[in-house]
Amino acid sequence: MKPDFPFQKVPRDFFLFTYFGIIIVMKKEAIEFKILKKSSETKARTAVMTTPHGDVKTPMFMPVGTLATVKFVSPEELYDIGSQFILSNTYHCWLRPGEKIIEAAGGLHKFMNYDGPILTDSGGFQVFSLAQMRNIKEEGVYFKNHLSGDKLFLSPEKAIEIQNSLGADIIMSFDECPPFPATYEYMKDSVDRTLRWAIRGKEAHKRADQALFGIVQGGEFEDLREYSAKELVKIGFPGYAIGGTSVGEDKPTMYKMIDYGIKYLPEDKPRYLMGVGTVDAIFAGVERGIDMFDCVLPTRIARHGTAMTTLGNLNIRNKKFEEDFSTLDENCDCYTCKNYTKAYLRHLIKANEGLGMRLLSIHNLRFLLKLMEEIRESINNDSFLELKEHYYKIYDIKE
RNA sequence: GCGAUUAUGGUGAAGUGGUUAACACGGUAGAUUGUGGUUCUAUUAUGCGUGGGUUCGAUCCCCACUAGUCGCC
Repeated sequence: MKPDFPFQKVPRDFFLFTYFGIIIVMKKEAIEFKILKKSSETKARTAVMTTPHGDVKTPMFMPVGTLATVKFVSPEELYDIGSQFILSNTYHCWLRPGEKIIEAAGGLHKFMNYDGPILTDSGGFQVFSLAQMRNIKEEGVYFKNHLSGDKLFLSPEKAIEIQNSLGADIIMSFDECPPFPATYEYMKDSVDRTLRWAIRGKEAHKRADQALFGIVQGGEFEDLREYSAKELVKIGFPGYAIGGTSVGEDKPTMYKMIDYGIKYLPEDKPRYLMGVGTVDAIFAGVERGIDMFDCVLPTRIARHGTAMTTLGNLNIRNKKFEEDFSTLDENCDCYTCKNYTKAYLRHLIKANEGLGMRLLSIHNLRFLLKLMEEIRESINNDSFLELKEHYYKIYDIKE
């Protein structure tokens, strides 16, 4: 049973609820993280994360639902394919419909009729990825609305305030996601600023039923990643993300970015690798002790006709599937694979039909979620490396 | 039957007496990482209705034929 929160302002790190009319105050985090098994082969681990909207198993993959929806996929379908967590976005929900509308609806969960745990990204990445004009200052970021061109301002406090209104289970610090490559001098300033923003965000955070995560930055610079991680830990968060990856760097560089920071993060807190969702990077991340992933890739490439399968990626648009009436992936148990043929999916995607995008989105998400199930099982069975080797072979991935 | 007019790839079409025939759609293939349902990249006519002629050289100029469109009887 989810407790109600009678007061807006609750001292952070304290948990308030009423019990037979008496207000009980408890020191408690919004989430708890309990490690179940540590891999004997690697730094991988399995755990259970308790959230206000239920328990989830890690390592996990979180489908992305930027605009309070995983594009084309309903909440019921998300439950069906084994999705545990979804990611939504501060910046996008702020612009439309507006966080106050969502708050008035009873928060994101009620608004979108999704009862599982939700994480909201802070908007820091959108400043990097969407804004043509951005002016990064100590107080925050001035930039243009990518829809209308209006001038906007987002600060650490504002990002937290919006996220408090949205009401996700996990919310993120407002960070700067610097471009790759960036100079050492730029990165040093950026990391420092992001750390100051993390402190300000933590001060501004008002809801004890939401866990605020910090974000490690520092680009590909070892000492900056170390510094960023250590300073964040001093500030203290219930979970830590690794940001600034998948911004154009190559895989070995990405893995270094993880390695440089993760060793300074506490073992007993969840680690979240932001924006990563290729098969190889998921294995590489899990191997290094990552617990959470999110990525737009499976749903985006689905809309453009690429299916992720147990036999590798497959472009359903290809002519060779014109008369192929077999199932997409015979090792998959999803709705799409149980009911539709490649030829039909090809037709739908080529005709730009929404159903095609929907069916491939469901499939790709199921593929990744099932992959995560297999990964958790392999960690528990101490056969993680064997599983990794299996998939690296299929996907023709070199270390 | 007579006159006018047009003929360029799968489609709609630009274009010029002189190396590789514009562009768009479509086709084929690839990309996509804290969302681009509308994106990006590459590739796609050894040939300009058919046959002659003029010319150093013709898809372009000339003639005939064929086919379409419009008009007249």
